[in-house]
Amino acid sequence: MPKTDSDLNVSREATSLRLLVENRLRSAIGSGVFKPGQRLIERELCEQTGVGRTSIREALRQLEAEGLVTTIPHRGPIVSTITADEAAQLYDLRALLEGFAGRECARRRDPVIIERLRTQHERMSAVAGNEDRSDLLAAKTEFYAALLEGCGNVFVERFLKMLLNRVTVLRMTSMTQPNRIGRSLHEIGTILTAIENGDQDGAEQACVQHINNAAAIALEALRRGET
Amino acid sequence: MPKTDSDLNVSREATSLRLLVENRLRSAIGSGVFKPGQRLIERELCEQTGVGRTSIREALRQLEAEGLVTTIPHRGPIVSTITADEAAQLYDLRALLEGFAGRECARRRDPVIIERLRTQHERMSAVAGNEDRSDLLAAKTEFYAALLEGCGNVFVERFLKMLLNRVTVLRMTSMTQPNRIGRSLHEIGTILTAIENGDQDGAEQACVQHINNAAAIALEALRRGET
DNA sequence: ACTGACCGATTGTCTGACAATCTGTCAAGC
DNA sequence: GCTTGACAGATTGTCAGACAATCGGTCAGT
Repeated sequence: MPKTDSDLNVSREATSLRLLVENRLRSAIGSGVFKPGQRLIERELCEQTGVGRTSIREALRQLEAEGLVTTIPHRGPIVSTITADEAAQLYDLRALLEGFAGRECARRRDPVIIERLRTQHERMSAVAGNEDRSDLLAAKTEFYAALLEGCGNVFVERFLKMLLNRVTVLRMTSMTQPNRIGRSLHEIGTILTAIENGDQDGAEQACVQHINNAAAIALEALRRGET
Repeated sequence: MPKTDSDLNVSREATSLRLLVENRLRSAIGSGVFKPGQRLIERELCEQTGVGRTSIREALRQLEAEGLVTTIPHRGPIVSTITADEAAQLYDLRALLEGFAGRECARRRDPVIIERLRTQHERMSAVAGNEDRSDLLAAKTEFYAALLEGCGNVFVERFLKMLLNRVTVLRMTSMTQPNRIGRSLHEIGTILTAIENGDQDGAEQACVQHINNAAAIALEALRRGET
């Protein structure tokens, strides 16, 4: 959504190889191509990506710092696993941060952000019935992205992005996609309305509530599947 | 503080070079040996540390992920600078997280943690009058470490550690060490008491208040020094 | 004063190499 | 049969050397 079309962003395709690899791996992990606990062997990654070990290793360091992979000394990196306990902690923190983000969005009431939130909410409603969930997921992701940016705190934004990556992996371990769509959509509508109205407490609570509901289901599934 | 002496920790000196370098650099930045904005040239670091470029680069990637250094493409890493605006955001988030930690400590009331908090508080009182501030700083650091561990949330712990590293750098840019010691000590006492009493709201508020006070002074100094 | 070509510095990346370390196996010993 | 110890294979951790790409500044030319 370029504000004006004097948008001369050349989008810098020429990012470093390291970053490309990093993003590739991140999405591979996020989409479940690499499953939690799976070993990631450097040489294999080299072959699969066609880049040297240097770039692979540096990308892995980055992912390690984000917590997406865990490196076992002299054994190599594996896709991070997460215990039910840690997952609960993850959701606790996410609720805290997202509540903060919601509150700040409501306080700032940036019209650009609100417009983006509204657009994505409508988009979600439109595709909610589709068999294929990918559109819904994409819209939801965009909604969150707008929420994070809207909070105006780069640290919150960065941390929440990390947490979201981890949550995505979690979803992979326990394919939690029950028919919660309707209620989820409604909750997001509540968030949106509160932000539009500048209702800070309401926005915060709605965000927290939304995460807590999601957490309850995810954790339930996780415990059932693992323990 | 080994609980029992059946503590068979062999303390694993044999960490990887990369980690050693990483910690070295982190503390060099934290202690102001490397100043914000300063370039960190790989070859120089190689000479200074005596390790190869591989290890240096991987360590830098880690620090970059933590936000301590910023890499400019084809120019190399510099010690991250921070604007007054970002500093305010940093403190906002820190207040949020530390408030959470305080609340959780008060809720859990882990006797081991409380003991550690108490010890450090007393230690702080004892050395508060010293000319040399390093003891005081060390005790304060330990107090925070106990608080973070006590909250029982690994994610909060990790994120707060990152933020604290950044704050330390901030202190370097603006040597903010006014005679706030007395009040600071009192605030920490308030936190401790609330936690001991299991007063969750009180602990949270005390933590938030403490950070906000620190933030006000730091930001004041920062704005005066930069703008 | 502006333009543009040139040059040194530095990163980004690859290759090949080697020691250190982990894991699993398999035979020897109780 | 079960434990112990030794051995081999796999993989990482680290280094050195190399080279193209790119950035920043200089300096001559207009």
